[in-house]
Order: sequence, then structure tokens, then C-alpha cells
Amino acid sequence: MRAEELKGHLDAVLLAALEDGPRHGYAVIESLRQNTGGRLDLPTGTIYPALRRLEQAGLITGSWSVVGGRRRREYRLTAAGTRALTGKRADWLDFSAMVSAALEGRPCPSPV
Amino acid sequence: MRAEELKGHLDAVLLAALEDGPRHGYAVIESLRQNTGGRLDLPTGTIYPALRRLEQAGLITGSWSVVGGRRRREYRLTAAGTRALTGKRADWLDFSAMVSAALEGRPCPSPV
DNA sequence: ACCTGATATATAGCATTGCTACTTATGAAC
DNA sequence: GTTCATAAGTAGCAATGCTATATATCAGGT
Repeated sequence: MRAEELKGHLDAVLLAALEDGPRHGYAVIESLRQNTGGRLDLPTGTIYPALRRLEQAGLITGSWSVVGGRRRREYRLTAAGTRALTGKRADWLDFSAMVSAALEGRPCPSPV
Repeated sequence: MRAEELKGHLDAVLLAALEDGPRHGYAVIESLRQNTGGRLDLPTGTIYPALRRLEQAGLITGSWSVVGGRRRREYRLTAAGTRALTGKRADWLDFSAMVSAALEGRPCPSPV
């Protein structure tokens, strides 16, 4: 995948990955890789800073734990994060319809 | 629309806007605004530098003309631009399927 | 003992990219 | 003569994801 394509949509993807339940960064990477047949294989240098950003924004909360001798930081959605995810999902539908329309040269269906 | 959402997809949208025939920057803005019911209203500070980038990349060629006393720079797709557009359309389909899958928490359909 | 690979997190610095704000200029309308 | 639509441009900014690198633990093989 081209690098810049994900820009502006990573947060939504990460929030969605945490929707089923709390996960730590490494598990998020694995989960995304699995669900996309290996096509979305995000580097750690992308994931960890992004999760920190989301935490600082109050959309997720993290807590340390140790499993099998290795420390983990497990993140879960906050109420604000759940709301943000709902909004971002709507944004995505709107946005993707718009780009699809633009690429196909037909007028864009108005939202809702 | 959130500002960062378009990142990485503007080029494809612009190339597509030039597919029907040559257009100048201002007309591209108008055209996109019309086709999206006003939702994609790109500022000139976005369009003009982007068209220059595409020209420098050899995907479009521009030529000056004067219409009604006002100078225009009219752009048309090159052969490379047409090829690039085909590729970018495929990229978009792949990418949007992936993000949609990620946001809906279901596994991603493999491409083709 | 040693090495490799998977697990797990982190950061500095970079490159790209679209936007804001501003400038310049013409023609039409009032 | 002022305002608005048309038309193009630039400087500088902010955001964001990536590369490269570092640290550390544990399992498995030799």
C-alpha cells in the first residue's frame, strides 16, 4: 500500500480495532494484518506513537501489565473514543462515496 | 470534510477530473464542487500547487491561453497520466475495501 | 553457551502533503 | 468606483505516517 493513503484514516482504524475489547499495540498490528490478509502491515513506528496520540486525546486509556515476562500496554476505548469512532465511521462513508464518485466521473450521491 | 482525509488521494481525484478533457485549475475546482454537491470545495492553495506537482511528475501537461482577457493554464492528461490514473483507481478500490473492512470489524475480501 | 526469531515497546528525525493567508490581475455589474 | 466572479500563484505551517534504530524478554535450535 502506498504510504500516504492511510493518512487521516489511521485513527479510525485503530479505534475500530479496539472496539471488540482491549488490546495492546502489538496485538493491534497482528489483528489488522490478519483481517486484511497481510496487506495492512503497519510498522511499530506508526502504531505506538498513534496509540499515544489517541490516549492523549482522551479517546483511549492505557494500562501496563506483564504477561509472560513481557510488559504490555493495554488500551481500551473511552466513552469519548466510542463517540469519536461513530463519527469517524460516518466521515469515512461520506468521504469514500465522494472519492468514488470523483474517480468514476459521476455526480456524488448526497449524504443521508 | 476533515482536512487530512484527502491526503494521498488528491492526485487521483485531479487526474480523474482531467479525464473527460483538458481543464484549467479554476474549472477543476468548479467541476469537483458541482459533482459533490459542494462538499468537495478545494481551496486554490491546494489545487494550483497540486497541478504543478502533477505536471512536474509528467502526468499532465499545461499550456497557457487567454480567454476573455484572463489567462488560463489548461492541463491535459499525458499517456503516463492516464496509466497512473488507472493504477490509482485500482489502489483506491483496494484501499477503500480495506478501510471499510477494518471499520466494520470483518475480514477484508482479498483483491481480485 | 550462543544465536535466531517472535514478542513487546519506544523515540528521533524525515518526507510528504494539503491548508491558511495573502498577492496579483481582469472583466462585469451595480 | 466598488464589489464580485474569474484566474493563477506563493510562502509558510501543521499534521501525520514512515524509516531506522534501540531496548528487553522468552522459546527453540545447535
